[in-house]
Amino acid sequence: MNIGAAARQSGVPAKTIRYYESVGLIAPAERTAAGYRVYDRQEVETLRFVQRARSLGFSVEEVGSLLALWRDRTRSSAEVKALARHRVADIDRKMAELAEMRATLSNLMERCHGDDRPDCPILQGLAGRIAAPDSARSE
Amino acid sequence: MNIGAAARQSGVPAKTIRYYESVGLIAPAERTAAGYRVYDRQEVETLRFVQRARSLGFSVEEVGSLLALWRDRTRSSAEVKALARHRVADIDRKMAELAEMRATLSNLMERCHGDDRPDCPILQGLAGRIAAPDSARSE
DNA sequence: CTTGACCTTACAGTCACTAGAAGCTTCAAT
DNA sequence: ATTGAAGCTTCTAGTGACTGTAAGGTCAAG
Repeated sequence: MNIGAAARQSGVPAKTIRYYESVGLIAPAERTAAGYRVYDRQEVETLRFVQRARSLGFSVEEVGSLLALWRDRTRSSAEVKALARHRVADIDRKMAELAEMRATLSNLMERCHGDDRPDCPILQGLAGRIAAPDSARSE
Repeated sequence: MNIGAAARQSGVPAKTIRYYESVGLIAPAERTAAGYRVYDRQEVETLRFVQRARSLGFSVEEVGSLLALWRDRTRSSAEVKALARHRVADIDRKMAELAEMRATLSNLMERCHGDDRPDCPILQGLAGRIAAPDSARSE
């Protein structure tokens, strides 16, 4: 199986597979006499693993660790769980950040007519002339 | 006022100010005879505006549009509100994505002992041997 | 006159790809 | 046998929004 087929079966684009190889996330593939990369089912499995981990937001480096743990039959599940916990903490941080942005924006938007008039509390807010709503301060 | 003072007063790092100038987000600053950039209060104001808009997640390009609208006394508030609406829609998309990642990860984590035993449902899930929880499918 | 803080430019690195160019290989159809 | 298309190869450069580093010029104080 060459790279295109591996890409279709794993859901990882061929370009990305080459990229993963180049940064050492996956082992260099075998080559045909003509230099084409060759993949077997096991490698496609690995690619799928990588794909799922990436889609859960693990960085390429973290996926490297997960792959190592996956292959290590003697590792403790605690190590894996710790990585997952970090990921969840990251997600929570990002969600909180987004929620705050959203609250500020919504607040500004509510006060903006959104018509032909030039008066716009959104711009005034960005310019610092309106205090951003702060959950600590009573509104 | 040179770039360091402008950076302190606006909250935008000196390096970032130069970067904003280089990409055309802000106008090139005046220079002293020695070539040092010089800033006045108006420019620090602009920098603060940029800072606030960026912290709300507007891209540099969007901030460019916002700046233009800010300076245009004849613009309609509808244009500004439309930009803000896009931003909120983006935020909502990202939050939904993060929520999904989090749900999948938490589910996997709950089943993982997190001790010395090698058995780990998280890795099994990434390997595709456990179906990811799907809100459409009954659990 | 030297020290040290501050400024200048230019280039490289980050992250995780993605696009494009130029050129080989393979395979099926003519 | 030849042609054409699809697929493969490597390499370079671009994305977004900075950040780090190097090598050097400027300025005020002691």
